[in-house]
Amino acid sequence: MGRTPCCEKEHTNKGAWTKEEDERLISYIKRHGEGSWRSLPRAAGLLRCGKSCRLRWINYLRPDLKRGNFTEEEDELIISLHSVLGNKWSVIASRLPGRTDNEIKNYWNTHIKRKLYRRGIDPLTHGPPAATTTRVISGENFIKSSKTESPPVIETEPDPWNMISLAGDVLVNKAGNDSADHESNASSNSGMTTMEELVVQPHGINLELSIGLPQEDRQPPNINSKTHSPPPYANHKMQLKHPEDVCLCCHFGSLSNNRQMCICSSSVASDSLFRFYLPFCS
DNA sequence: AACCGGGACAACCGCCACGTC
DNA sequence: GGACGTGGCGGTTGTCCCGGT
Repeated sequence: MGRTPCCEKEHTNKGAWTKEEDERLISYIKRHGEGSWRSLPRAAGLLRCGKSCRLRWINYLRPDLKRGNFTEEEDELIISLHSVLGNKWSVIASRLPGRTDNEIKNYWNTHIKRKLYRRGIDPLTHGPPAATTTRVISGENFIKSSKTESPPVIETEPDPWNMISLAGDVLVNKAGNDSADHESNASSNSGMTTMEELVVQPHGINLELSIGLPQEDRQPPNINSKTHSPPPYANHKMQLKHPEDVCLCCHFGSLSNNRQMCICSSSVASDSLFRFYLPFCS
């Protein structure tokens, strides 16, 4: 007994969508909203698979999509996130408003890979071929190095972004630089497992990615187990360690809806790092 | 003008997670 | 607890476009 197909393939169109099909889909979703993808094609008068309708809407027709070229900032953010998250395109996409996972995935495969190769960076490892690799184990909320031949293994349960933004002081840093400070800070201030090391240093490229550790004066926020969404950040005190650091939530909209504005740039007393990255030095 | 190859991107496919019954 | 339906994700393929020959 095989699984039931998502639609009757013999009665569905395939291939590129026509303008008329697009209009039908847009019109239907405007009237009835998203969801019920399986029954949507019939209801909307489309000879398409429900999955196909969903993809078309999400990747192309959604009104909040940002069309056009990726900016340099977006490029670097994608690279930074990919170095930590791996091919978690949907998670990466959720940090780039108006971009879809498919778009980012395609962009990665066609542009960024080549860009990294030109920089002498292995897009898989974000380092030279035999570079020190990184292992992120979020279940225990700790990070440790793994000096193996294999590419970085990134285990991302339950949600890598929460792990990144809430738990670990992840430093993809120049070897032996101020990561030690962060580390000592981290291990002394948190009740979590000590971060041993996290170094990815491609040839001359500063891949510095910093994510804050919980401080003793900051309670670990409750994580929505269903959505894995980060909680509101209003009560988090944070500051940027370096003037050139870029706060991810400010610049790329990880705060949204009813979440309050990030206060990373305001004067705060705490030494807590939170979620920012240092753009690459080219 | 015709052909070819590579790049870019939309779309598809198979699998998996989760919720419901 | 297992079967089933559904939505979502990541990898792959198909197709179009454009520049070079």
